Amino acid sequence: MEQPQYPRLILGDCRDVLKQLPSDSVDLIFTSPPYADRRKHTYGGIAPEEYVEWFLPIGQELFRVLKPDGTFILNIKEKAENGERHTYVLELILALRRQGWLWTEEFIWHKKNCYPGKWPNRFRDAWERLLQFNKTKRFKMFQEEVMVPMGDWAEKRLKHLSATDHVRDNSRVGSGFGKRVANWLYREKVYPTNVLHLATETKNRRHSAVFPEALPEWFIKLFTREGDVVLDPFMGSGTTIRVARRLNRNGIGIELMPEYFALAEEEIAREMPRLL
Amino acid sequence: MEQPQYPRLILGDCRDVLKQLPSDSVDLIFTSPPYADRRKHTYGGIAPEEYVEWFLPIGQELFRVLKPDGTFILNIKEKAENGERHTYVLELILALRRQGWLWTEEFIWHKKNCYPGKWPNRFRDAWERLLQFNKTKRFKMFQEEVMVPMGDWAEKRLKHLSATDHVRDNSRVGSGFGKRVANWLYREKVYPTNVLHLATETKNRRHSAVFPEALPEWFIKLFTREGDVVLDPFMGSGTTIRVARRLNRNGIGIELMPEYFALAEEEIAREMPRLL
DNA sequence: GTTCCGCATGAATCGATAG
DNA sequence: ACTATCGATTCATGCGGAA
Repeated sequence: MEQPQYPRLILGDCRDVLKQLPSDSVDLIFTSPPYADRRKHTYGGIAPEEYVEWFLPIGQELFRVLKPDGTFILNIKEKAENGERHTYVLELILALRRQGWLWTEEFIWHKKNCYPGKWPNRFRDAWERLLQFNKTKRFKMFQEEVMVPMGDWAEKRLKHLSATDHVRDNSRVGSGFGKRVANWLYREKVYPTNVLHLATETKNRRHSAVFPEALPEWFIKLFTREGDVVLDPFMGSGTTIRVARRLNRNGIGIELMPEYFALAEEEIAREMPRLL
Repeated sequence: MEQPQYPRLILGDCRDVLKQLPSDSVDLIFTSPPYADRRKHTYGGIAPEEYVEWFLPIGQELFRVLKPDGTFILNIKEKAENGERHTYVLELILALRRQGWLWTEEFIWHKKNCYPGKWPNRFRDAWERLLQFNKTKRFKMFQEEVMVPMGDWAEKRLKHLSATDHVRDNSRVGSGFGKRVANWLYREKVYPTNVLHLATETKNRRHSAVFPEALPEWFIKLFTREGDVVLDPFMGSGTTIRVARRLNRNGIGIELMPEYFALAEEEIAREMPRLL
């Protein structure tokens, strides 16, 4: 039986592997790179002082392979060390901009069940950054795909349309007066904000930094359509690629560590029995 | 009758006024400076490119007046313009560190009722930064003072603390604040995280940028004890100073605009009838 | 007295239009 | 080309009057 072309899983250092991918070929890059000095025993353990320098060549390649209307989402959070937050993430944002990236937005992932612990000088860290970068200002975005249920205030509000609704609408010149009202009448969903509320995944114990599937899912729905290409240069155990496949997107995953690569292959094979 | 020493309200530019305050005399600085190019019609309207340069002299004076074990909380959020987020807040953090400040933590204020609107390239902005800076690693912190009942603490507890009931009922002012906390004593309590869920204040019509009282309250309780000195160099309509007074802290507020200064004086006088 | 409901109002941001 | 101003879009909240 012929192997399907996607998902493509590649074992190797993304600094090398990315060079083999064609330019302007990826619709969405969603990744969570190894954090500085975290997971020292598994990855190389990049020192915070060297983090920007280490990441920039990768950023350059990601810029090359991304389509002009594609999006790059970087999930990262600086650690606290010796009583202070490191600044390498701030410096990375500034450096990526110098590289040509547009820093379009910073989403907040609020981790509802964050890591437990107690320290004398700080509380538990319950959020991470999801930095959005783009090559151009005209990128693809499908906002309707991630709309959320409206608050219950809506029921009351929409029973009777108030006078000001009409007044405000009147200021609009020409046609379309009744249109917007009709939109609201059967509307049950609203657009989300740039704050995401998701619980962290607890079931995967074999990879040390697993984010919930809902996280890549949200961004894949928002920035790609079916058949689009989704790249994760730090695949880990393959969450992003697995979600992409389920959503009928074409995933490309790169992973340096053989253990994680094997794990990702295994998980994906389990969902795609024909591959076996 | 003798005038009480606090709260002290000072009309003027904090770049000048701060020079009159003694060194190492303030326990907590909580402030929300004018954001770049926002409120242009009221404040000067600092251009994003000049923001860091404008703020640094103020940061220097704040560093001087703060006690070694004191804390500086800066509420700020960069705006999006022409499809991209500005970077002046990131640059300000780096510049303040060069000035000697320790960047201890970044709290997230999740604004439940954020500004509405729809754009093709972004969602509504529902969060702001609360940057914590310190002079030394051994700062005061009273974590037990902000413990919250298990479960959905933000909705149930903080919402009610911002009620205007406190303002209207003068006889209760001063004692009412602590009582509500007692309600929770027999419940199981946990330490909060670095994400705060609060709605913005919508009832104040006379100042355009009022944060909810629960916001300064949380940090005042966390970083000061009764009798401590709380400084707000950009007082606005006086929310921080008013909350400080109710919590029996000694407030110092500085405000440049005469209209806001008068408003702050008025609000505080209403809560302190003996001053009249 | 409770609950219900009408209503104004935002630390917003973009695209178009005007100078 | 570049800046200043304006209109359009959108939704959670709390107050206050009504049922």
